[in-house]
Amino acid sequence: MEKDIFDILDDRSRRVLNAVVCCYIDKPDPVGSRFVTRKYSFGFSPATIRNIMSDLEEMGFLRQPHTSAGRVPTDKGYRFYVDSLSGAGEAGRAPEVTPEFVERFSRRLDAFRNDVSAMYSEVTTTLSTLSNCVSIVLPPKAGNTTFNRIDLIKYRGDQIVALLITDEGIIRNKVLQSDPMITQDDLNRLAGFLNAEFSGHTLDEISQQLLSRLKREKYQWDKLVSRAVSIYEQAMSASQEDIFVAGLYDVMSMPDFSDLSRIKELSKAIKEKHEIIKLLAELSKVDGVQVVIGNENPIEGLKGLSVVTSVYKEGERPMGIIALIGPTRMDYSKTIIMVDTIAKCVSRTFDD
Amino acid sequence: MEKDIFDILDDRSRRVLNAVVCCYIDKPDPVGSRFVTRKYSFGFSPATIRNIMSDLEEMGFLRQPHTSAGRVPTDKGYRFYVDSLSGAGEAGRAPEVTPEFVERFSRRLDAFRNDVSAMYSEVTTTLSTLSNCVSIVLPPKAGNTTFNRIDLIKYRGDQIVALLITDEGIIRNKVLQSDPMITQDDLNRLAGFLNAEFSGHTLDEISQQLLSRLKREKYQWDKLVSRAVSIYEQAMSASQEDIFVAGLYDVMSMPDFSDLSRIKELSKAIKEKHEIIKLLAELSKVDGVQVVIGNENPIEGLKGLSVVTSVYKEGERPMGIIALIGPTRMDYSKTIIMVDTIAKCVSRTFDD
DNA sequence: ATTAGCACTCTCTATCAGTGAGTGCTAATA
DNA sequence: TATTAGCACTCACTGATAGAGAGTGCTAAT
Repeated sequence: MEKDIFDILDDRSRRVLNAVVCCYIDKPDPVGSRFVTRKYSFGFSPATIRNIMSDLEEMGFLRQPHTSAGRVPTDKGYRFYVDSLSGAGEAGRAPEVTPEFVERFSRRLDAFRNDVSAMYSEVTTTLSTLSNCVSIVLPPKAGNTTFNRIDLIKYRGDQIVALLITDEGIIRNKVLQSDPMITQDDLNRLAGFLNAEFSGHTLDEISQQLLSRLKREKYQWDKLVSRAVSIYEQAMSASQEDIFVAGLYDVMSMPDFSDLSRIKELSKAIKEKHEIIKLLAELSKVDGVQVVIGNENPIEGLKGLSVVTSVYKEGERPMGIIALIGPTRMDYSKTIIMVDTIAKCVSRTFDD
Repeated sequence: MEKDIFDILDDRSRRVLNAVVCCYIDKPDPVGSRFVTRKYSFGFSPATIRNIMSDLEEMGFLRQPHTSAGRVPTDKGYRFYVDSLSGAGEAGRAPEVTPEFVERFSRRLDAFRNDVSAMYSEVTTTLSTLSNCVSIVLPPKAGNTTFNRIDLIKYRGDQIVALLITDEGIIRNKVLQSDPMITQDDLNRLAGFLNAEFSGHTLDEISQQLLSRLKREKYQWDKLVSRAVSIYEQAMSASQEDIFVAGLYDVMSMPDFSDLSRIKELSKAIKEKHEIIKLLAELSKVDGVQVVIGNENPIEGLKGLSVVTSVYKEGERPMGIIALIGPTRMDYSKTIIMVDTIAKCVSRTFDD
């Protein structure tokens, strides 16, 4: 499929197409043939460029907002541009991402090593400030994290506090209702039991296999086991996935969002975040940087926008995904490098 | 001061002023004399109303966007309207806030009794959906909450998890670096010591008095004490106040925000939340509903907007504050009732 | 195959007149 | 004296019109 596109277009057309996309990304006015010849010295006259652009339009890479206006890239045009970007060395662009910046940012992240939430907030605000896009971090799926230990603490009256710690450092605490007669000693016994049974397993394994096995097996009627299981299930209930979002303010300074309705759509999509979560979860199955352009996007309110993502990992294991959402006209070469770099920084932070 | 205003205006002027404010809140078009006479049967001709409106303008309650347009309330006009609102019984307005709604909402909050954060999120989303304003909850100042107990759990290597529980149910956990040789037994001793010393005191008392006394007094050189103090201080460090915000999307549907620049200003103020936090902290010193109108507002980006707040309490003790931020043209009678009602619901939830 | 030339198209801006809602003022009225 | 009817006036808004400017497609020449 991608090969096809490269075959269809000869070298000259490709260069013109990329030039048009670059110009348009640079300034959101339709790009005319004259302008292209002046900015890039192709050695052709505007008329020739016009013919090429006309062909590109027929093939669906460009379109005219109206007769007698310059051309604007279509989603397909952007797609071609992005694909040819990853081929060529796109270094030189994205001057914000200097080695010094990476160094400084990595050190800043280190400070958050004991507080992942704060780290994700830091990542989103930094990314959105630099890119003028909305940035999102999808934290690791809780189910994929590894049970380290649970502690149960008697609080007041019939309440107990459950503290769940995973190997990834993700910590979850919750107040539970329980039998008022239960003592701290009882709780210690229950926690001890759970720790012995579950330690080293992922939360998904626990909820899908271990729990049901425990319920099934011989000590089904054992009071301790049934109590422990019930408490664990309470502690894990209602764990909705959440995302970290920032940059709605920053994205408003992009000229593409000069009308309120687009901002409104985007805000709505963010507010009803489940669709975005679903999309990002899907994207996080693939390694490396991914770009979803305009209508390739399955979410209604996000059509007309593009998403650039990169997975961050602990060692080899993918943990979550970092995303930038912005206009299809975004500076892909810049955002791609940014998301990629930042994701690597995050991965590195998890690694030491 | 307030008395003055009521003295300056005779009954007729007051009624006209309130009519103009009501009309304008209803529909954001300048209100003409004719329109007022038709909508309200004052028994006067438009000419008379014109004279009255002219006086009101001279006194600064109304202004004209341009000659030959109707009148629009000034901040002072809104102020008068709001003040006279709290006098009269404003029942009948705010049809959203039925007893059934309150009942249903209270029950919903009950479900969140063990998870305050989730409750605050629920409050903000509900409020902003109903009011089309941005809604904010300022949680209780950590310093005012009462130490219940701390638990220290050995995690991996040199890390320990500190779990701090307060009487209000606010729970704080943090991963700390510590001496790798320390054992769980040591940690239990340290926690036991802290619990014995601090239980029942507010976090402010602890940090302002108890800690320094501990450091000063005879067992200054005791290893256990110094270790315990150091761990407590680590656990409490960097506790920045945070707020719960929702409704940026909802507020965009108000016609007052049809231009992007105002939304941008508001987003910016929210993004740089410290000023808002400062304002709300100030407002939360006063009991009951408060209304800050337009330029009365000290925050630059919030001038031109109004803030309606109400404190929520546990028993008699004020905990935090609930706020709505919207255009000065907001429906005050509605938002006031809403904020007031919701704050009472929250207080009630804390009480049982 | 490329290019110069030219007529054409379409947006954008400015200008202008007409409309309508609303005002302020004045003189008449209760 | 307070109220009102009448009237001239103001100003935003709308729609039509014209001119400028940028860009195109097509054709004929190179």
